[in-house]
Amino acid sequence: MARHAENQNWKLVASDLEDLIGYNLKRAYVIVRADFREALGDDGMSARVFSALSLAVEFPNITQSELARMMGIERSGLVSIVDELEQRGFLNRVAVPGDRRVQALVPTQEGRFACVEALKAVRAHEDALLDVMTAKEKETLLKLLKKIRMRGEG
Amino acid sequence: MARHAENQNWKLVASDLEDLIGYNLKRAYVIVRADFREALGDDGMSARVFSALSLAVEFPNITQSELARMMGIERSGLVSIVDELEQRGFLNRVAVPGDRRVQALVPTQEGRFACVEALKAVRAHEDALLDVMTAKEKETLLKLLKKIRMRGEG
DNA sequence: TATTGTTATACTCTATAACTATA
DNA sequence: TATAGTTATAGAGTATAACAATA
Repeated sequence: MARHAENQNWKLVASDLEDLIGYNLKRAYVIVRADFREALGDDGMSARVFSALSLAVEFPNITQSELARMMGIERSGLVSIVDELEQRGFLNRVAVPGDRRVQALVPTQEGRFACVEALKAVRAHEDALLDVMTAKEKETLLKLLKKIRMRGEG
Repeated sequence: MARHAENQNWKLVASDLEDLIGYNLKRAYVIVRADFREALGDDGMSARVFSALSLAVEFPNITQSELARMMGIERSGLVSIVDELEQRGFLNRVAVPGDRRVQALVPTQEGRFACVEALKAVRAHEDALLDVMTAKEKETLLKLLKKIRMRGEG
């Protein structure tokens, strides 16, 4: 059976995948994700660990619950991430006087340094990957992605 | 310790996550993915199953290896996807005369119908989610995402 | 030798539910 | 009752490596 099917339904489908924002978003994300991994190397931080470290550096003394909320994941999922960051010596869980339930995440000097170095590497890789785009285009892309985020993250 | 740390490293980090294309891509993708799942309901197809069906409908008689290549995943990963589509009655594995290794993927009438219906639902949801963007902006976003894809899928 | 489909296996990311210790 | 951190567990999604059948 060739493309001239009995009904015309296939016409509504043909290549319409290519017009979906979601499909293109995923395909592009997969590429940038692979680039990210290459940037930080085989024993480098994963994207989520790097994100957690970045936010912990940006907001020192943040709690795990706050950080999870900020990252859009569950509290429970953050435990292993913080475990890894602590094992790498990039931050410490520190008791907070006044509320013995919470533990503040305090980045170490080494953690701040590693964060900056990782960011440099990721930026360099991203710049190389996206050298087909102009600065203006990248800015536009960022703006549009943030528009989607604003819609979904409220 | 407040933000005026001993060194100025934090300044290079603060909120720089927000300027990375990769980070924004992922955050936006997570939102659109959740929207997709909602569009197709609890017992609906997953994104990858829907993608496979769409491509099988668009390219009838495609082989699994070709489809996997097209989707950017491994052959082995496609087996369970095609299993599910066959169980749902959306396509059939059909022997190909001339090469007994390959099995052509032939969508059923029901499969083509389901594909169109799913696409309508996904489109409607995507339109509602992205109603904060103009048609022009969506077009621009698609163009820029495809630019990244061209770079990585080249 | 190379390719197609397949199985087995493992790893990453994430969610849910329940637990503990606090509040 | 509610919250913070934790554990156990399960489910997607994907990759790698090997295999049998076929080319």
